[in-house]
Amino acid sequence: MPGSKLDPIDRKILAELQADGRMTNVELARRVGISAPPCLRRVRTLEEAGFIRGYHADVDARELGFEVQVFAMVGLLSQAEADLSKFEARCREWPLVRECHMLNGEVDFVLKCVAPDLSTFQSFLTEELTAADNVASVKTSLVIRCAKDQPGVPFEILEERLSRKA
Amino acid sequence: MPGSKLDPIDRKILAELQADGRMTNVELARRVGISAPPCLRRVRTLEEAGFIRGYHADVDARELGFEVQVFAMVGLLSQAEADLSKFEARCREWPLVRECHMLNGEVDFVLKCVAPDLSTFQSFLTEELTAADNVASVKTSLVIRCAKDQPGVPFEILEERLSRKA
DNA sequence: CCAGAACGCGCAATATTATTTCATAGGGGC
DNA sequence: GCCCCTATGAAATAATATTGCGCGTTCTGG
Repeated sequence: MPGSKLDPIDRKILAELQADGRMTNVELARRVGISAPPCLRRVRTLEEAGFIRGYHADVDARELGFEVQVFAMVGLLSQAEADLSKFEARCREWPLVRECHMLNGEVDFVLKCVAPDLSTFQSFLTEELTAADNVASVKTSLVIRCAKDQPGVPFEILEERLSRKA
Repeated sequence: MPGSKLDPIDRKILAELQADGRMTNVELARRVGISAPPCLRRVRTLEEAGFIRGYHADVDARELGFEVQVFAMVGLLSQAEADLSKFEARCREWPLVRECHMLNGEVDFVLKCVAPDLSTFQSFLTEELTAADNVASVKTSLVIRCAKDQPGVPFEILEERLSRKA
C-alpha cells in the first residue's frame, strides 16, 4: 500500500510544497496545523524517504530565448535491453533533450526537447538524433502552445481515494 | 533579444535555483560570487520579471501510489480556435491530466497523464477523454520507464551561445 | 575632461526562520 | 496498569532573510 505510512499531515505537507517549494517552514507548519519543529522533522523525513526528490525553480524557457519546444517520437531498430539503455544514456547527454520516456506500443520513446530556434533544433534532429545509433525513425511535433503544465501529483485524487477507503 | 537584460550573475542564479530551488540565499550568493543582499534583490527582480515562475517540490508520484503514467495523443474533429480552447479548458479540469500541449502535425494535442492504476486510467480514458466533446481520436502509450526528466532550461547551451556571440 | 545622476555593491543592524534541546503526552504490547 | 516507542510543542540558540545606508563605478551631458 503506497503512501500508507503517510498521515494526512504528511500529505498536506507534500501538497503544499509541491505548490510552493519555497514556503518557509513556519508558514508550512501553520498551514498543516502543527508547530514548526515537528513540521521540519517531517519534511526532512519525507526528503530522506524519497517522497520529495528535490526542489526546483520553474524558469521560463521562452524568456531565456528557448522559443522552440518539440515532442519527438522515436523508434529503434533493436529493443534489446542493452540497446535501449544505450539510447537512454545518449539522451541524458543531449542538453536539448529535457525528458526521455520509454513507451509501450509502436513508438519506443517520447522525448521532450527545447531549442533556441528552429534551425538549432533541425541541426540537432538531423545531425544528432536521427543519426544516432540504433535509431530507426523519428517523428517530431512542434508545440504550438501549452494549455496545462502541472507536473507532479494530483493530491485531490489521492485524498479522495483515501477517504473513500476509510 | 531574449534574456539580454540578464548578466552572467543573473543567469547563474537562475541555473542554481533551477537545480536547487530551496538553496538558502546565503549559499546562493556565495555560489554566484556576490554578497547576500544584492543576491536577494536579484532573485526578487527575476521573480517579478517572470523569469522565475515559481518553486515546486518534486514529489515522487509512484511513491504516492500513482503507478501509471501515460502519454495520450489526441485528435479533434474541429480545429476552430473556440473548439481548441474548449478542449484545453476541459483538460485543465481533469486532475489526471498533468500536461496538455497543442501540437502541429496530424495529432492536435499530447497529454501527459497519471493514475493510481490501469483501471482508473481506463475509466478516465473511455468515460471522460474519449467521450469528451469534439474528440475524434485518442492514442495512448504507457510509460514503461523514465530515462530523463529535467524540465527547464539547458543553461549549458545558453551560456555557450552567449559566449559565442561575444 | 569634468560634474552629477543612476545603478549596484557590500557592511552593519534588525527581523524572521531554522534547528536543536528537552520535557511531556498519547498509544500499543505485555 | 506499566513500560517503551513515537511524536509533539515550548524555549533557547544558530542561521538566514531583509532593510537601511554609504561608497565606488559607470554613464551622460555639458
